[in-house]
Amino acid sequence: MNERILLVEDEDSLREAVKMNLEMEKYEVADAATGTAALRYISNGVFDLIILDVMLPEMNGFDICEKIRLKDKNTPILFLTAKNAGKDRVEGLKRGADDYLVKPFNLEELLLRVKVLVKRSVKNQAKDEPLKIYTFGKNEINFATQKAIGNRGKEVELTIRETELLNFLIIKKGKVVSRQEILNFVWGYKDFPSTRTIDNFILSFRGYFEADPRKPKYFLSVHGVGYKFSDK
Amino acid sequence: MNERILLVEDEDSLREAVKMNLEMEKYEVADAATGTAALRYISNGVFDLIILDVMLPEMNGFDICEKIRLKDKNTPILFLTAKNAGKDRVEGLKRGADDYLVKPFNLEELLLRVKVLVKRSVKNQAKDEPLKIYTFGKNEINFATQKAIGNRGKEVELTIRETELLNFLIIKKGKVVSRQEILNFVWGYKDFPSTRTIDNFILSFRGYFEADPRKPKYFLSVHGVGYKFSDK
DNA sequence: AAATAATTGTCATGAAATTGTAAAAAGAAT
DNA sequence: ATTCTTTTTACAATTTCATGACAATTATTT
Repeated sequence: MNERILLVEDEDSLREAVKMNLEMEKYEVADAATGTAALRYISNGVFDLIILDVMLPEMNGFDICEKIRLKDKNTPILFLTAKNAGKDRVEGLKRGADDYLVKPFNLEELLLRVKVLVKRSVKNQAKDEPLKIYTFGKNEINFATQKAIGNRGKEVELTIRETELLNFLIIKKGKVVSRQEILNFVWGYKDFPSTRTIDNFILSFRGYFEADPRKPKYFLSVHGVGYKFSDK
Repeated sequence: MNERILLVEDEDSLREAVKMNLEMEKYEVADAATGTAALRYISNGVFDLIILDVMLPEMNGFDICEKIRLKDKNTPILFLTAKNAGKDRVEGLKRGADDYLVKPFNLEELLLRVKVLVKRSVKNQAKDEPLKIYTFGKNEINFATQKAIGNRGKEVELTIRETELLNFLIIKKGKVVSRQEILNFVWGYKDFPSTRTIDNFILSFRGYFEADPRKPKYFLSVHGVGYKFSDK
């Protein structure tokens, strides 16, 4: 599985050039042009490295850095700055950056530093741990025992299919997943059941976990596509 | 059960030769000569690999790739291109391809890459890749969650058609697209609606994203032709 | 400039497609 | 055989978006 990098740079041509180069090195790259977009990414996903331009519209890189560090002490941050040196560097490191590169920079150099920093990433080491207990709202799912605690603390014994489907939806949380994707992953390669089967499982989940099954909060339908599991 | 490959190539002799070879390797091969046929396959079947010629009549391979990726981030896509290198490769990878082969290619080489890519396919399904968020002005579109943030920070849940149309306009940003093109791409092989339908969607978009819907800045009409999405 | 034609903006409406739901049938497991 | 799980089926409820009418705008002709 590839390492993930978040690239925050407002200048389009530079951003795209860097992104392209990182992708050719087989990193998965998400890019943002503004600080707010960057923060949204960060609150939704996990990265192995964040590359951050100091000079951004709206919000400067230092402030973003600080905000990131409030939530996440680990992901390495690499600063890009146009200024010559000294002051920015100190400021950056003080605010929680890990490394620092002066624009205009040499691409080779960037790639080298990226490599070093990504390796350092803590998450990189602890990433693949299987999820055992997952909680959302007042609900709890224990994948090890296949038991769940749902509405009003009620215990539910989950079946295999239920567990697998829940697992998939949770992995994909926040994202829309099509019925095709669901069938393909949960049912694997044997001949699929009709997609209506999926709806019935969702029906069960809503019964277990939704305070008001008619107005679901976690197990959302996306008309014409499939479903979306939401955490909050 | 054998792995399934979708082969999209307009040149008959090449398509049949490749198909034959893949079948000798025990793959199940579906083949299509046009983009629309390919999309029809994709919308009701699951593949372990899609081999896509860049140069196709009607709709080019890049656009098809993008359309696939809107719904399915996992199935590996292998590009075939006649051009020498560089630009196409970059373009392809940017649009979501996984690998790339220059025509004329060696069959051994093709089979080798196919093998690698197919293996990657099944296991990676649950990969939780970073979200792709597109921003313009103060607006944000998240294709993975089918949510957008528009005027005054208001959240909008997008429907599939809205998502698909936005995707297309954004792919073609800065360029004028005719209604016919839009119908072709977004509505695909189905029987087309009247072009008035498109206007309705544009109307919605302006409502979501334009500060002053009467004086659009992003979703521009081009009288006598169609529409143009502009970034800035 | 005015009149006319063509295109686009806008909105209410309903048909068609999708999803919710529950009960029955089919398949597995004990 | 009995119980539990999964799938199918049928019908109700809901959502989407395609359509058509008319207004507003833009282009073309007189």
